[in-house]
Amino acid sequence: MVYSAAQLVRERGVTATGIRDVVERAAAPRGSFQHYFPGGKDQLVSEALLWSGDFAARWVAEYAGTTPSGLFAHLAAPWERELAAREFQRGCPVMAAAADACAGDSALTGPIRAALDRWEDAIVAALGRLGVPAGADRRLATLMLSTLEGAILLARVRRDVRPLGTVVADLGPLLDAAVRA
Amino acid sequence: MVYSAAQLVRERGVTATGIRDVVERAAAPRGSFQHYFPGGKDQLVSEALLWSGDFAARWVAEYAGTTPSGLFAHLAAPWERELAAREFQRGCPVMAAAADACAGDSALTGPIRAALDRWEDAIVAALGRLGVPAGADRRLATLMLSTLEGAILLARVRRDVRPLGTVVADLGPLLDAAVRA
DNA sequence: ACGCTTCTATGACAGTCGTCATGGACGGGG
DNA sequence: CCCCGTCCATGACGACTGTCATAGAAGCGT
Repeated sequence: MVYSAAQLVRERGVTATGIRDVVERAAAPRGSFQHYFPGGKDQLVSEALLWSGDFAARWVAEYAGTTPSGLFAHLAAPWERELAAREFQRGCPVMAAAADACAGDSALTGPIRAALDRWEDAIVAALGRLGVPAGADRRLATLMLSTLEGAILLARVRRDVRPLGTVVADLGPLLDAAVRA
Repeated sequence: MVYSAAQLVRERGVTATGIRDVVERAAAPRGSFQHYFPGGKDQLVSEALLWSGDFAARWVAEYAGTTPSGLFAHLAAPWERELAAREFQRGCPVMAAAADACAGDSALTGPIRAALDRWEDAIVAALGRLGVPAGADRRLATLMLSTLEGAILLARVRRDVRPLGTVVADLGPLLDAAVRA
């Protein structure tokens, strides 16, 4: 159910996804939603966000290569695949949630930040393993994350995966240069 | 009125901004909306998007420096300023619209893409003026745009402008290297 | 004074939203 | 057997949404 919620948020954003859509997509009884999520919609999308963050972190940890540029390519690969396969219907859940539930002090701001942090922490850890010195690892992680998110956005708007390939190719040398620096 | 619509979209996203909110924010009579925008909400946010794209393109053209890294810093500067000044309430309208109106074949997909294209075309033109050879200019523009958009996202989620400073500093050398290459 | 166009005001409409309340099914311990 | 906690089902509520229809105000050339 949180999975269905995550997918719908990725497609349409938080506000545009209704509870009724989620339970229907999950083939779950509507009465169950209120039983398992007494916190209502906020709780549901919060869990979906955190789940997404963990998923992304796990994917980062799975990288078995030896270079930062390879890690970046590893991060971009599933997006390239899925955007093309699903015809650019789904974007990044963190971006979707941030776009329409980040202003003010919504109940979602915490989970959004937490999901992003888990993702970035995983990247920082991976960069450390690859030989990026402490201090540079965090900077490099925000650079990678920024560029990746932006490339996802461009690819989705253009309905063309090339932005992802472009940033992976052009950013690679810069990322690898941080290892020996 | 399209200005007010743009600001509200930047804050809350497309779906979450109601017509009534926009007209109230613009201090305009509600009856006027339907007179000037017979196309309804889609027309209003479309015009807001195109206006935003033109605004961004104009800002790009205003750059008077001589290096790509300087151009990138010039692009990031207003975001750094405004995010901090407005307490991270407003993000990028293109991102907001893409996040919840980009799936399927909404009436907004065209304007979203058009706004982004105007922005990118302006960057490509500016890079050409700075001595970036044709062929590399487009790649560099998507890299700059991706990284900028992503950094805006990170800054907003974190409520901290440092991601913008980080990417400007770290991406600078790579951008300038394209001039003599 | 009149008619006409342009603009404004306001109420109503059908629809959807998130949430809640009530009531029925199921199943294991007293 | 019965009771009771967990789970499912469904209808209703109030508060929205975007859109439309009708009616009034203001300006203006004739």
